[in-house]
Amino acid sequence: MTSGVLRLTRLLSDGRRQVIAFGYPGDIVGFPSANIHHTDCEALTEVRLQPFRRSALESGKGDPQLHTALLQAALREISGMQDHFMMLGRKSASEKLASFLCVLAERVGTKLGAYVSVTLPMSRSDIADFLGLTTETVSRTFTQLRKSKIIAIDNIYTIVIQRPDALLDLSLGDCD
Amino acid sequence: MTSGVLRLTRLLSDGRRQVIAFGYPGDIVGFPSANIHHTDCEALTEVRLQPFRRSALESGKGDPQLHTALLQAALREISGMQDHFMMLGRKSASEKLASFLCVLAERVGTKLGAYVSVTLPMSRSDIADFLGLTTETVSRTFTQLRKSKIIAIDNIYTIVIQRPDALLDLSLGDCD
DNA sequence: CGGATTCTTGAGGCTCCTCAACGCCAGTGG
DNA sequence: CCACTGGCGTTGAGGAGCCTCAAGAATCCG
Repeated sequence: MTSGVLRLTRLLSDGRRQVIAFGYPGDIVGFPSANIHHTDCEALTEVRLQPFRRSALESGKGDPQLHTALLQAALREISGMQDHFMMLGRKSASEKLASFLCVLAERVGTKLGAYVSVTLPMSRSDIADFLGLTTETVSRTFTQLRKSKIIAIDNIYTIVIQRPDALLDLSLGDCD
Repeated sequence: MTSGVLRLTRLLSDGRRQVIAFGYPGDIVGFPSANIHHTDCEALTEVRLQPFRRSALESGKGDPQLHTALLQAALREISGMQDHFMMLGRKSASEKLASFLCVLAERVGTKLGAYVSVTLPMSRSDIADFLGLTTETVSRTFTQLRKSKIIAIDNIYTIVIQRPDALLDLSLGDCD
């Protein structure tokens, strides 16, 4: 994709939802598996996409350079997903939110001197379903980070990271 | 890999561990990303591997059929990881263990009439770190499934699934 | 301004974790 | 053969963290 933000989700039959990933420019989304997609994809903003023919994936006949690029993208995807596993399985609520903000700051943050500003095009419940929490817990954890002066909440969709180092430490579980 | 069982793990600096996956015959493991592996890999049994040159991945020069096979493997990997996300983020302890046993039964279970037998080459703490639980909770959940006659524990490493349908329902959260 | 939706905050409860003890089993050495 | 030891699994009691339910604040939009 070339611009915008996507949300990839999966549903359980009783309505529980897991946000698999948020797609940002440069990401490649919609990897098929056995020709079946179990994953829903929705746009959070206006999105511009670059389509690929599926046949280019399934046979070796396509452009070998494209083929290599796709494989590289898939490998990057796997590595990122492994970080996500660690987050979902073993981190506390504040560590999860800190990790989320750090990754976003790294990818799409804008520097403001020592501070970093991050725009969140997704709702609190999207964040909750990404981190394996509830919206209430996400909200409370934002408040907690704000009260400890690590972040400031400019408006609901704009977070200013005031102490990036502290946020990073928190995300890695290096402190209490 | 062609035989045996592998365990792929990641560590946090304070010792918290997440088991990313268990590798079974037919799996391809060790996908590199930016030439760095953050993931540890250990053998749980005797393992036989089929090595590939990394250069075959990074350039388009290798055998295009191999290339396609690797990409397909990567895509299957991604799909499986997405299921794992749902499990880590949104399922209860018993749903997690049920999901785990179902996947294992599907892949390496042996049929015993209406029952299915599964061998677990990994320890309870490996299972716990895979599911995002503690060993105590895994143990208690095994006991709970045993008491509700869904499984029987032949010995510590051999589980007999007595009601595969009930286990599947539980794993999908279709019941309480 | 009114209504709907989302976010925040609070109170209480439940699931799972922590800490601890005990049982089981294999290996070791007397 | 049996006592000792260490590792792993199980079980119990108690507590912490997050969830559920509910109400109030903020934001969006017609």
